[in-house]
Amino acid sequence: MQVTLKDIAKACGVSFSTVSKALKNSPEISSKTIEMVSKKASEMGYHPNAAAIALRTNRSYDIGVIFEDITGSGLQHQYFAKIFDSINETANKLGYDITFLSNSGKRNYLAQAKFRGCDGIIMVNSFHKGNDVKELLESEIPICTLDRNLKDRHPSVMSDNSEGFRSLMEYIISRGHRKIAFIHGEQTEVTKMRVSVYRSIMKRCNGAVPDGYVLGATYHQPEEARVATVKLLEHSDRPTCIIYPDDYSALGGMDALVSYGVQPGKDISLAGYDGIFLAKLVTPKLATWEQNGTEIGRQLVSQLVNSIEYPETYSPATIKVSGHLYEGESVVKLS
Amino acid sequence: MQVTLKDIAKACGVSFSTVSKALKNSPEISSKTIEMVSKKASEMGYHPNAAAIALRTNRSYDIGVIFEDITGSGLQHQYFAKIFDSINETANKLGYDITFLSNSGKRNYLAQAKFRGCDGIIMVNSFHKGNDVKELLESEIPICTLDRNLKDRHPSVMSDNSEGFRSLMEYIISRGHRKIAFIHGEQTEVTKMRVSVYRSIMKRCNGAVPDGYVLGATYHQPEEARVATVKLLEHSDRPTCIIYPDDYSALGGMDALVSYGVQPGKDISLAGYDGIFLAKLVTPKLATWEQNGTEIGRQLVSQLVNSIEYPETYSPATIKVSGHLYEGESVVKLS
DNA sequence: AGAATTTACGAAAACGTTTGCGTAAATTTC
DNA sequence: GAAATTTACGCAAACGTTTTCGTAAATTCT
Repeated sequence: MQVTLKDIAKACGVSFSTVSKALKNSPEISSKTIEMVSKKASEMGYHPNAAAIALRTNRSYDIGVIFEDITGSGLQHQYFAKIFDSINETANKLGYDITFLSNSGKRNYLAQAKFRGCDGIIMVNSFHKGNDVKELLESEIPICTLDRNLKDRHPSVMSDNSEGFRSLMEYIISRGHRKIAFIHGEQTEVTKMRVSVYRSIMKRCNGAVPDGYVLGATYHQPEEARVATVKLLEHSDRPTCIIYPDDYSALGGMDALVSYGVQPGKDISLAGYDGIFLAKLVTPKLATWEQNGTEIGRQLVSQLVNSIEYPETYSPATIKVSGHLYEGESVVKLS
Repeated sequence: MQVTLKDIAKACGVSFSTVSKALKNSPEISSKTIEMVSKKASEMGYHPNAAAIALRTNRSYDIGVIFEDITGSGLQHQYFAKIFDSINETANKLGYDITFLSNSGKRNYLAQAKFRGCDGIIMVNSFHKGNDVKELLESEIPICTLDRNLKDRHPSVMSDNSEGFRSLMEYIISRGHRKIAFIHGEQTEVTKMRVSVYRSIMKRCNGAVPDGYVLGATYHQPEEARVATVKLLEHSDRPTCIIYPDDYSALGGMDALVSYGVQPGKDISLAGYDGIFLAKLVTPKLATWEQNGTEIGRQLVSQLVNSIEYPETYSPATIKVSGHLYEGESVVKLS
């Protein structure tokens, strides 16, 4: 059924170990033989057997990917989908496949990774502190994380959260806004950092943060954003601009504004974060910070693969990937 | 490094084949031994080695997934992301992992599937006729397809395209519309079917399809929808309602309408297809046919797994998965 | 109690590779 | 032209399993 080295060997009249070497262009084998073997191999439709290779070499060329799915939205969030697409494409180019790791089945992350013999693991959006994640981080498997810095232990890729958020705020301020409210996502490292950037900039520009201007919601949950938006609309000192945790939330907020009879991009300003596809398709176009998901995915893979393939010389890097401001039309210029 | 059957055997004072059998609760092994071995195994942190199992049994418990990526949007389309999430979850529950197959690397689909030893393949949105796909369909690997019926050869899952589209149109007609234009996607089986449903319903209700009411665009390309929308707005007999190939396109169209000074959901009506998350978040809420991506993913996997695990008794099924109408607010009631 | 059967386990082959080592033949060296 | 070296290849072990078959010991049967 499957064409193996033995079959080729028989057809070529050489030993199967010669075939093996020939197919990897070993210098031990004469070019004449290499040519003959290669030709015969492709004629016969030979494909190497990944399982056999993995068993023998202890290398699976398989990368486990964890998309921590706190909201249940998973890949349905376009930002993550973009990262994933990029991860997959980059990995493929480097000769790796990717396998989704989950802890919902009978095996947890580590068990699944060991079972499959993953050469390494990419952790995206995995801010939680569960035992399964801890276990993984302490294992000997190479890991690369997004937005979670593990310094000397593992490489990581950081999106430019601090700079991005700062730029977004500065843009809003440059448009004349001072009464800026911030609806943030659940408490993560990134969230804390954003809140602190928000507070420091507000202090500088406005003197203080008015009570009730900082509201908590959940990333990618437009419904919560909607509720928070209404609260802000009813605030005694209504803000002129609202910053949302992300674009999906902003779209929810936008809808709430309209329902409330307040016209976004005219009566009130708003901004999102992430730069999803649709930010440019709604009216008004949504001001947002476009994250570079493609580059993030690419870096995640290449850092990981480096640490896999050159374990002795690789030293864990922290790569920062920059996004850029998309102004849209949703932040009104105040005179 | 890795704990193997041998290690457990040594620790238990039995042979490693006994350990193997014990861990699968073989009736050959006494319950006393089974208990001891199981305990020791978990103590020692034993994980089976997928590569070894695959090599020996010729079963990888790995399902290859092909998302034919004609637009380059891939998983970034929420409808597909939802299907993928569901595929992954269902597969995990059944003990399978999934691997993305691509034809962009050095291996084509078939080669990659054989290399990884995929037990089966799920093909989503793969309407094109490339040699790589043909090769695959003719191979002996079990396959399950979405919206591509291969009758006696392979199982397939069909979304209710015909019924869904018909229901959507009937809803529009029930709201009093007769001048309905249709922007369709690129020529696929599904597209052809929709066009023919459109024509037959239009003939019945309107007597005929006005020239220029059927325009071609591309799925998930809002820009093309925008162009087509403008054409329709400039039509001498402007339609009262526009049906788009999908929700993303509809959102593009909606934006074009606004730019043109025509208010969607008031001056003109429109409808999408797929039922993405955001259809409910825009103003006006977009009328659409919500596909049941979760059920589609679930069926794709379970049909495939059935055909893998019971090859002798399984007969290829064609499963139809139904969606439902989401009315939204974008179709005006004409008096 | 002896024969027949069942129970519980071990030995070993096989899956398809990679790779270290051994070795004839070919080539180079003096 | 003999010795030394290089070239080109084959042998065999190993990776971690599953599974068939063989067989002592324990149990059941008469």
